[in-house]
Amino acid sequence: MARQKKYSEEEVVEKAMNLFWKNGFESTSMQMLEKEMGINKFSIYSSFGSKNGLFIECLNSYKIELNRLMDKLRATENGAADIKQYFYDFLEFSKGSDLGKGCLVTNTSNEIDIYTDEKITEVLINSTNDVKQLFASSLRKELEKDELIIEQQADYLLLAMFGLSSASRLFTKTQLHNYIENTFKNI
Amino acid sequence: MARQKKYSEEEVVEKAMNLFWKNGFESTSMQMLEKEMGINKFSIYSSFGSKNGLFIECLNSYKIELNRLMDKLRATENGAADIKQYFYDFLEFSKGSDLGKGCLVTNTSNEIDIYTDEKITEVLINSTNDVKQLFASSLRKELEKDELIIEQQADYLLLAMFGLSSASRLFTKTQLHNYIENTFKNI
DNA sequence: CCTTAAACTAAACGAACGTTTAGTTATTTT
DNA sequence: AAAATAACTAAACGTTCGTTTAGTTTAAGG
Repeated sequence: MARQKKYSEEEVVEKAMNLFWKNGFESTSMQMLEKEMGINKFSIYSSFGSKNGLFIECLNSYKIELNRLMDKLRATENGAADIKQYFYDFLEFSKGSDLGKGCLVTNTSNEIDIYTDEKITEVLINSTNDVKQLFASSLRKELEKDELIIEQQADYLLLAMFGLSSASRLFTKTQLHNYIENTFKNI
Repeated sequence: MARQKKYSEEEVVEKAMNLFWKNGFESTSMQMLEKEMGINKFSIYSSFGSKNGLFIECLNSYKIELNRLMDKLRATENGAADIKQYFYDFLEFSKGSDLGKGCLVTNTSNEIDIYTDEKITEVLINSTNDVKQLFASSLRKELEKDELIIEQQADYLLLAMFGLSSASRLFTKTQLHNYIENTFKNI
């Protein structure tokens, strides 16, 4: 062994993640990443291999943060009301300095031409499935209903969450809250 | 006067529009546009000034097409049921070869860093307002209710439409139809 | 203490981007 | 028919992108 790294990979990934979250994948250049992460291009490449490789680490870092929100929902047993709270929690979680930052997974799904990068696509699909399963199991606790209804309501709320996170980058807090309230009127 | 143009600007704009619609603004290169529009870069620049200038023409061309859908809704007087039909009509309108293409306005809102290009932002905002006003006036015909309720329901449906068009690029027809049905249960 | 190897800096890489320019062709008008 | 002018072709422009490479510094192991 020789020299030790001056930086923590975990720390620089989190910085990169926040930059990707705010600006998107394509609009975030290696130059911006160098500055934000505080390390040289060479160090980025030696630690993560490529911009894609770094981005995948960022997606994983994001999922860990998002999982703290999901754990809160997992811990409760009141069905739809808790999912609604999850929607509000998400808005708080994704708050930017002015408009919201959306969800890194959703933003990426909107940006990336699907199936362009196999590994990234896989993370996105898995993450989406996780959220749907979380909604389904939350609904199951409340409803004791036909699995078909559970499936449909979970899918509905999945798309609503997808829409909300996309919309959070453009619409006002009032509009977003109004959207949540109306979404849960009939659940 | 000297030579006449070999191409119709209207025709090449529509071809460009479809390319932007499918691939997004950034991912559509001048090289791709040359090929798809069947004219040289020079001709594109002499007709439209810049990539942004061409794109704005494409947004206008898109709005003309979208207005045909909106006219159908304008012509009816049955409130929410017709708006629901508009949602289904939109899915048909935005159908791609495999997954949907979404809405050019929504796709652009998701892609562009808001307020980066003033002119583009203006078109996006105006277009969004138009849709909201269309929903509001449709609801007004049915409801005879408090303007506040109209406003809230129109905003709710606006965000639902925004979410649907974003989701249409990623989710299945079944999921999208299920989303529409559940959305209108709340109206 | 000296060798060695990994982490560092900084510069350059080729490719692709949007845009411009120089030079040619074609058609209208005088 | 000649002159004029706009549409055309094709090549090159300067930037920026992600990535790589050459050369230097640092510190651990024998």
